[in-house]
Formats: sequence, structure tokens, C-alpha cells
Amino acid sequence: MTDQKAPKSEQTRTLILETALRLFQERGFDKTTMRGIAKEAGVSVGNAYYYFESKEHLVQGFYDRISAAHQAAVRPILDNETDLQKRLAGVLTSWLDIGAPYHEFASQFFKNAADPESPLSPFSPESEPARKAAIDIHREVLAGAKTKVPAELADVLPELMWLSQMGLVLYWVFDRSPDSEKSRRLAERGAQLTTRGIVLARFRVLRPLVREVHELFADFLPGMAQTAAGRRKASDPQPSSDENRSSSH
Amino acid sequence: MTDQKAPKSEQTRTLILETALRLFQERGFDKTTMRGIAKEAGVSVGNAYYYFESKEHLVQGFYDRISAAHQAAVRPILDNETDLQKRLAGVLTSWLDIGAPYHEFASQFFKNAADPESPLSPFSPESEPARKAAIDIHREVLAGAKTKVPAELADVLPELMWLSQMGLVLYWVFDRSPDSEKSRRLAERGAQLTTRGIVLARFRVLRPLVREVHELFADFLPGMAQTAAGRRKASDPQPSSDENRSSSH
DNA sequence: ACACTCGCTTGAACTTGTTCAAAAAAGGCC
DNA sequence: GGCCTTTTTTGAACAAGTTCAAGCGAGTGT
Repeated sequence: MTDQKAPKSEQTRTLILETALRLFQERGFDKTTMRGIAKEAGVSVGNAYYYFESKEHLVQGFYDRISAAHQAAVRPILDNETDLQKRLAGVLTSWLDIGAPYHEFASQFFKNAADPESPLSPFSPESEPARKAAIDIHREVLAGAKTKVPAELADVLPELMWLSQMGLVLYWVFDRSPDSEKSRRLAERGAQLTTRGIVLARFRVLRPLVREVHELFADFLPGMAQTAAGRRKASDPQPSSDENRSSSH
Repeated sequence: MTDQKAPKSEQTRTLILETALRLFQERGFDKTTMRGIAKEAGVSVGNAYYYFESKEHLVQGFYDRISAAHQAAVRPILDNETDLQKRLAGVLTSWLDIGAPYHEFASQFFKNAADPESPLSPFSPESEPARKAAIDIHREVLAGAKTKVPAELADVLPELMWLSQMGLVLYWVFDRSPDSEKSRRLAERGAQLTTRGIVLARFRVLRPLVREVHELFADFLPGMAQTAAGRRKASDPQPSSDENRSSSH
């Protein structure tokens, strides 16, 4: 009986995922083996592969989890704060807060996320929902601030801010300072810098610069996502086991 | 006797490296196996590991090769051109030209370079010589241009330009447009934008922005390299086989 | 010439991600 | 229930990076 459709199978899937995430956090990504996950979950190795295409696909769970937590954490800031710089800084630092428990783990699997072919890449088609949500946060950062944004920039800025957030994440992954102190300062300064830039973008002298920034990213940002999506494995088509990912309809 | 010290061993080392690089280019990084390299070179697998810590370490050869070729290709531009934008664009596009033959290969091993722990990371201590040389190119780009660079920016700008060059490389790796057309345009526009920014940096209104950019990167760029350097493998020291890398004095 | 050292070389063995054919469960359908 | 189809589950097998104990060989000292 009865909640939805395949409770048993969903149960196994969840069991494997939870076990995997726990072990990843306990031992780190590399030290956790598929055999270890299977044994700990009390299933066979093959079973894990029935539900998840690869070891990497298991970490998508972290992605989803972090991104959901971030969206929640950011709500009060977006609802109450009106100062642009504070809004932006809040969004960035709260990401760092949420990511903190996974810092060590993150640097271990980060290489996978940086692989253009990997589904874990922030530019991959699989990540589009998460990417879109993240960009929307930045759109809201701008929309809810009392500082007005030059129309010319309004389109690209959210994507640009997301991109710089990715830059921050990149820095954070490399950052070994205690408590990621340096990343925190980078977030603060980055927010300050961005805000200042937006404010200054009104001046006449800057028009050409603004236009160029606009053209640069208008051309390249969407194309990036597009070309990344156009690319496929092109080797062996994998008919089954693809409907499961991100199914929650 | 006697050129130097260990001609026989050096010969084997070179043989393995050359074979590996050839196979990488023929078959791609993933499809090339250590066994394949060993067989093709007529040695044993273990022998390859005697000279190279890992499969990844073999690609350092590409790094060195590309970086040397770039340095050579850039010389005429740096010596003759005086227009800042053209100098910068020249440096960037000539990198793309040189990298072109390795484009496919690059995206296959790129993930390794993005791993903070990997010696292939552009921020790793192992890459320092190459990194330094690349930054020096940018220093020369600025120094030899008729456009004068604000003193406040002179220190950080080369590193910043190198960083944005890494960004270009990142884009290039993801770029699937024919002949990397989009990356080329990005290089051109990036050069234009950078130049414009430098020229505008003289204006009063921009002072605070300039100062902030300066502070931001002055704080974080060297620290980045430093923390990355502070991290060590802490396992087995490999006494020999390290003098060769990037030797072209 | 003999033994000894030490740099180089070997290949079997180990680990781990991944695949796959076949077995077991779970659902229908009569 | 008995039979057929589909979904899950299994574990052995495979591939490829990596390790390591043992062997080889050239040079050195006696």
C-alpha cells in the first residue's frame, strides 16, 4: 500500500543513497568504495548500480541537499534586507555556512564536478534545475534591493553573479584557511565590489565598458550551457535506468 | 661517459614519456592504458611507474610542451606590437592556436587539473615554474605597451590577467563550437574589455573600485598559491626524475 | 675473479569502478 | 493457484590504475 507507486524500490534506492552519503562524509569520497556502500547497506554491488549510474551520480544527492538548504537559508535575507550589498553578501556567506560540513568531502570529489562531461558539472544539463534556481536567487537579490540596476545589465547580471559565485566556490574548495576564513572575506569583498560596480555603472564614462561586459556575457553565457548540453556520450546508449534521476513528479 | 649522468635511465624515461604522449594524442587520455603505453614502449608496467608517479604525471609533459611553445609564439608579438589590446589578444589567441591540437585530449584530462590536490592543477607547487612564466608574459604585455598602467594596479594585474587566461582555458575546454570559434571571440573581447578597463581606471570615480579590486586580489591571490603549496602528498619522496620538468634554460 | 651494492626492470597480485547474464521477487491475468 | 512478464537483485567477471617483492646487471672494491 500505498503512498505512491513503487515504495519498495524507492526504499532500496533511498537506503543506498543515505548509506553512501553517510560513508562519504565519514570517510571521504575516494576512501568510500562501492563495495563498502553495498555491504554497509546490505545489498549487492550490482544493486547500487541498478539505481545509480555511477559512483559520481551518488553525490548528486549532496548537490540537491545543499541547494535546497541554501534556498531555505536565504529566504529571510531576501525578504527583509533591502541593502544590495548585504543581500548579496548574505547569499554568498550563507552558502559557505551550509557548505562547511562538506568542505573536506567537496575537495575530494571536486575534480569530478569540473569535468565538462560529468553530470556533476554545474554546466551540465543534469544540473540545469539547480543552476536555474541558483540564478533565480541572484535575480531576486537584485530585484528586491533598493539600489536600482541599469536596464542594460539586468539581463546578464544574475548569471554573472552566479558565475562569480561559482568562482567563490572554486576558491573555497582550494581554501585551506581555518574555518574558510579567507573565503568568507572574499565573499564580503566580492559583494562590496559588485555593488560598487553596479552603482558606478550609471556614469557616462562607463557606458562602453558596461556595454562590452553585456555583449561579452550575453554571447557566451547561454552558449556555454547550450553547447555543453549538445554534447553527448555518443558511445553506448543506456536505455534503462535514466528515468529515476530527479523523478519526483 | 659523458654528457651528464645517467644516459640510459634518461633514455628509458624519455621513451616512456614520448610513447605516452603519442598514445594520448592518438587515442585520448582515457582510452590509453598504462599497459598499452608499456607494451608500445616495450617495457613493463612497473617500469613506467618507476619513472612517473601516476598516469596523470605523464600529462605534465603536455603542459611543459604547450607552455614552451606559447612562450616562443608570443615573442614576436611582445617585441613588435605596442598596442595593449593587440598584445593581450595576441597572447591569448596564440595560446588557443597552440592548444588546438590537444583540444579533445584536454577535455578528457581536464578534471585532473581541476583537482586541488593534483600536481596538474595550475595552482599546485609542481606547476609553479609554468605558472610564473605565464604570469611574466602578462607582465611583459603591460610593460611593453604604450598605454600606461595605473601604479596601483601594476602589481596585481599580471596575476589577474593570468587568472582570466585560466578562465579562458576553462571556457575553451567546455567550448564545442567548430574550431573553438567562440573561445577565440571571447579572447578578443576579453582583451578589449581588459584594455578598456585599464584605460578607464584613470578616472576619479573609479578610484574606489580600483582600490577594491586591488585589495581583493592582493589579499587572495598570493594566499591561494601559498595554501596550495602548503599542502603536500606526505607519502613517498621521488628523489630522481624531477630535474627534467620545464627545463629549457 | 668474486662478492656486493645499487639503480633499473619485471610481472604477478591487489584494488576498485563497472558490466552482465542469470536468478529471485513481484505483479498481473486466466 | 498456475503461468507469463516485468522489476529487482545477485555475484562473478572484467578492466585498468597501482604496488611490490623479487630478479637482473653493470660497476666497484678486494
